[in-house]
Amino acid sequence: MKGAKLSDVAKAAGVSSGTASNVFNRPEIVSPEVRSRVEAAARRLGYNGPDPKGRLLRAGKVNAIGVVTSDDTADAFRDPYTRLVMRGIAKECDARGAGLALVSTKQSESAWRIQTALVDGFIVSCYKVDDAVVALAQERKLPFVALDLDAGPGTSSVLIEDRRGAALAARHLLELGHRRIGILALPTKGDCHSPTGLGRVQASAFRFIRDRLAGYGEALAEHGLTLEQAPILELHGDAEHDAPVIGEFLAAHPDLTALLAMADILALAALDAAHARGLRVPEDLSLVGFDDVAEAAESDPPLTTIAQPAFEKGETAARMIFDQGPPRTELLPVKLVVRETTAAPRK
Amino acid sequence: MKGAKLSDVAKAAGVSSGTASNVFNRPEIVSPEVRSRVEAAARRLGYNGPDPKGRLLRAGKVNAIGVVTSDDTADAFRDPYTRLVMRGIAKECDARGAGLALVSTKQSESAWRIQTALVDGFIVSCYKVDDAVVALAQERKLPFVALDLDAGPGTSSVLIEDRRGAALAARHLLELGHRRIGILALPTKGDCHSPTGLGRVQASAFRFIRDRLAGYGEALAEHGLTLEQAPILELHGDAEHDAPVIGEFLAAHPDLTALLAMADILALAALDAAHARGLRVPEDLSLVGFDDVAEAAESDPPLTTIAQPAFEKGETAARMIFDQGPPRTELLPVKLVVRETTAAPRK
DNA sequence: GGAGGAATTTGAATCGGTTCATTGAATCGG
DNA sequence: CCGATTCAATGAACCGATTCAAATTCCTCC
Repeated sequence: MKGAKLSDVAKAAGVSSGTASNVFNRPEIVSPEVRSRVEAAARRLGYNGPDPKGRLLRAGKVNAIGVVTSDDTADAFRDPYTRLVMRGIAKECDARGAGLALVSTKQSESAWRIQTALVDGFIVSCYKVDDAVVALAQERKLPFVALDLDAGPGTSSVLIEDRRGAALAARHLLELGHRRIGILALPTKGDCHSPTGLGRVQASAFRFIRDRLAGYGEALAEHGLTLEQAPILELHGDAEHDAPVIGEFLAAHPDLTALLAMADILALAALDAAHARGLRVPEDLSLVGFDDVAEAAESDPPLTTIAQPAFEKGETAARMIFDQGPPRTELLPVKLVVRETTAAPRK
Repeated sequence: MKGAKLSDVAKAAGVSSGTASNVFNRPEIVSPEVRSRVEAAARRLGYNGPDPKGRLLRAGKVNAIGVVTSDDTADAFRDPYTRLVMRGIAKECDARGAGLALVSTKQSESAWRIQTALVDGFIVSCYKVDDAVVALAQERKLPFVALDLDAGPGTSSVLIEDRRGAALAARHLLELGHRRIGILALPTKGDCHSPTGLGRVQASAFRFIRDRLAGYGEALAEHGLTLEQAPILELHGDAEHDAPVIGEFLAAHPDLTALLAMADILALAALDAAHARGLRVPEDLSLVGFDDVAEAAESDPPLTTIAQPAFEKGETAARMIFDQGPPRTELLPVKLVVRETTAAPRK
């Protein structure tokens, strides 16, 4: 009771399956008379061209690349940073005529999803993704690129100057005269968010978090300070959830004059929290983000932040998948963008 | 020189291919002794489990649904409305453990892409997508759901009360006392944007545009006005591009006291344009959007708009694909959300 | 009329697994 | 000790196409 297949059409038209296949794939090499006979048969049987499933097996190429993101696929459409990366990937896929498949890593069945995803290559975007997932993806032996995470020798990755960027951010505050600076960290593990401690962040599962923290530390050291002196708070990365927590943090540390955020979403949440507490930014509290997402330029006041080329990151990663060169690591530059959330500390 | 396949592993382990298959798919039914022998062989040959390509053909299910969006895949990560819909779809896919594939309709090869996409079903999101594409997708004979567009009898679709929503928007302005109202329209065709005329919009390729226009007209009629009296402007839907055009439009029609926008992005662009021209909103110009995207609540001032359940729209569409019921049409409700971009007209 | 060559067509092999009806062996109850 | 079950393993059929060497047909031209 299923639909007709190519061989049915061939039989109905009285030709071999090879010829029928040609009618659909290289119509120019089959005689007009035969072609129209086959086409008529196809129409009669309600056959609309070869099933991609069959072709795939033979051809071996899916013509799509898979992006494994956080455990919640919807994040790819919500988180500003991820969206920027995705746009870069999407642009390159469009250019190559390839599809884009999102594969989630929902705990329950991440293994299965990754093992069975129909893709020609994987881009693993680190944020919230852990090593087990990466290993799984690598086992597929498909072209593989890691974002923001060096996945061991022999695999390609695209990184940014996390440490330098963080140092830039901290140095900016220090040069303005700040000495009591707090740090807002992204989730250090898949889960996250318990009574934060410096050690926990330093031991984060994510390289970029460790690097950014180290960058902060580096700049602090230049001014005779240490990370131990900087109160640190680990957050979810979800504005609604985070703002109140930051509020409490500010209440607990009234001496802070500035906050270093490991991501713009955290800085923007901090901006809300500060306003909610009646603090003026930057007069009472300076804020530096990281990423330079679109929203950073449009907040009130606009956010001072470290710009990273997220869009290009996506593009580069996709290109590495398509171009299939030997494994290499690409390091993208960052820069400080001074807007209006930073100023000299209050007296 | 290619990787080992299941039958190689089976041979190496001295078992039948069927047994080898079971080791990977239903390990519990194969004896421990044989299982470990097969696993050892697999490891020795560097075999990491069955290739999904092979499985697919047999199983027939890809376990992913395809979303055909505009010609630019990156739009799915940029446009606020589309993102909301995508999030709804993504959520449902996650819940069902299915993948999500974006298939673009880039002019050059849209046909090929749609015909060969490896998916179990299609959701076609109308905005900027034309009929040819829809027809192509339907030919695949896969579960199919159209968004914002009734694709003929026998196909499922999810719609919203476009006409009623538009009428609500217009009525709101009229009741505030506005009489000189301009209309901002979305692209009426794949291309768009020429010297706009009412007729062109009324003949739009997209049902939801025609309906929204009709809704405006309906409300105008209640107050003794007609669409002919309302200046109309067709836009791209790209803030940067649109704002200046709206500026010129406002300059050309200085008597307008309000603007009805068919989408929030247009209204937000209008907000920028108004500010750029030194017009105060809502004192000098009232604005009503459509969609109620996240940004609408956060603009300055917050946008009065027609809320539509875009997230649920995505969810519903995905659910229809998965649940495979008979074709049906779901109509989702809209409502007026009054914020701060509307007020009585200036005297 | 027939050789030579071009244009078509054929059909079997292949892609990499999964499934299921059978078969063979081991276990169990009486 | 025998027949009835249960448990494992087998291997051929199948999923739906593409490919390519070989066979056939059709022309052209001497």
